[in-house]
Amino acid sequence: MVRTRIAPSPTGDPHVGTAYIALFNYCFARKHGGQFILRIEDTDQTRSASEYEQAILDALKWTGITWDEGPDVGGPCGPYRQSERAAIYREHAQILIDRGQAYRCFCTPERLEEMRKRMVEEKRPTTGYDGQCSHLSEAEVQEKLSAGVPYVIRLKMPREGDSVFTDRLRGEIRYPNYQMDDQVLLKSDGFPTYHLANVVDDHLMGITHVIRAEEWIPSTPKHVRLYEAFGWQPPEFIHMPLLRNRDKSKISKRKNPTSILYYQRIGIMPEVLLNFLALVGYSFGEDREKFTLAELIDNFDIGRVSLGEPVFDLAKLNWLNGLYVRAMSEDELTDRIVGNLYDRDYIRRIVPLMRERIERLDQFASMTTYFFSAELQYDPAHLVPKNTAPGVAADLLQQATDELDKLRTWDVASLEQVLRTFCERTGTKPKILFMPVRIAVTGRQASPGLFETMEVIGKPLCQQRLRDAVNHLKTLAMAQGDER
RNA sequence: GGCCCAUUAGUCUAAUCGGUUAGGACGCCGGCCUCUCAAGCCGGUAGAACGGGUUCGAGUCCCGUAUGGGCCA
Repeated sequence: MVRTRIAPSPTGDPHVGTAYIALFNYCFARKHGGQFILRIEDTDQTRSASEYEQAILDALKWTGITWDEGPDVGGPCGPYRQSERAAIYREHAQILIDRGQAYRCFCTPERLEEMRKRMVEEKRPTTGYDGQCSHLSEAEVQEKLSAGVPYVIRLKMPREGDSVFTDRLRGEIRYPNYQMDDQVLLKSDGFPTYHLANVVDDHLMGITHVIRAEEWIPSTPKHVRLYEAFGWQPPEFIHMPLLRNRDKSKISKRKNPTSILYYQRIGIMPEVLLNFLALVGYSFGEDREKFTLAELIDNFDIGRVSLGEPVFDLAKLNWLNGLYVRAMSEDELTDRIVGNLYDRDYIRRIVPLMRERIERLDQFASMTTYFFSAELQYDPAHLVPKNTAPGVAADLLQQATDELDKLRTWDVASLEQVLRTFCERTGTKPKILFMPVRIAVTGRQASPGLFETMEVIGKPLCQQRLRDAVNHLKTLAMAQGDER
């Protein structure tokens, strides 16, 4: 029985990369009559949040991908949330110690730091852990344990030879062992690292094929070693190419809209998003570009994944969406538009901002266009404050955008705090910053309160508009030969 | 910096067994249609990173270099 999984971390907005990997796992499982599991990897307690978990589940459901087991639907291998499996990981770490495959390491952070420094000075090829605690005698270990010295648990890695594993798409991948150190499996707070949790869960959940992004290739030998240490059969590994920004770097929200919520908001339809993701890095064959999820599953062959560095091309996504729009009945299109645009809850949030600014109801339509359409039309020159060079304005807006990127809660109070603090820190007069931000976000010089407006428009769309504005400013600066 | 992965037009990709005029799509340009704009239809633009080898024959196999990317520090 084929079993695949997706294991997102709830540390941010639902990501297109998650949908991309989920799609391939889902299709592979369905094609082979298997099952697809959703597991939440929330061992990073400081960065995980339950709102994000819910948002990821909702976004994946929206695309049309379904799972057979998961935190919301349950299943025989639960719990499906790693934070609820802490005892399982501790047990398994203990099993490895008992088997002589792992050991307790009592080294202090200070010693590790010193060790690393020394290795760098000596120009050693690797600067990983030196394995000191693996030589501790049983008596020494007991002594430190009873003294209550904090410890981590490390996996014993081989020092010689090569580690080899086979990737279904890439063939044999070989890593020399001398450069791998003894990985931490269990942290001093008793929480597992990614490696341990991932391997233990995949095994206990009966995962047969691990389809994940290529960024995991370097840690795969460690995972294989872990399976061996437990005496388990490793799954088959299939590493997908990473989605890219236009400049070919790994897709990131700083350079490209990555939130599924963004695509939802701008009216990309769920079946189109899936169709598009399948078009990137995969070919349906027969020169077909448009196909349904059911057709994709039927046709699916993991061997047709191409290993290039696929750029996420928004122009082609828009074209594909248009293709679907035109193929749809007028009634269905009407429903889609109403559902997407005239969402009562959304309009209800705009109303408090507009009530004092309109007299007749019809004015609402013309005054709120930027809440509804993704693209804004304005003269980029308006982005430049009086007595300011475009280059300076670009710099300023870029920095403010970076600050906003870090924001986890996108509400009036947080927005105001971030932007005002930024002004104080950089000695910028608020109006020098706020007007360009307003133009960037609304395309207009007059709007309701900036922070209220930004909150309603939402983070992904604001970010994209700010990025566009920075680009406009850079273009202006270049045109004026003003690089600064 | 070390290791690993990758490399067909600006972008996504095809040709999976070595033989094709290197195919399709987005974008861009032009034409037709048309009250405009889209859409549609027709046409055009543009590609094997480089260098060696193996072979009668290499986009395809091997080696090296370069470039891009990822991971670790």
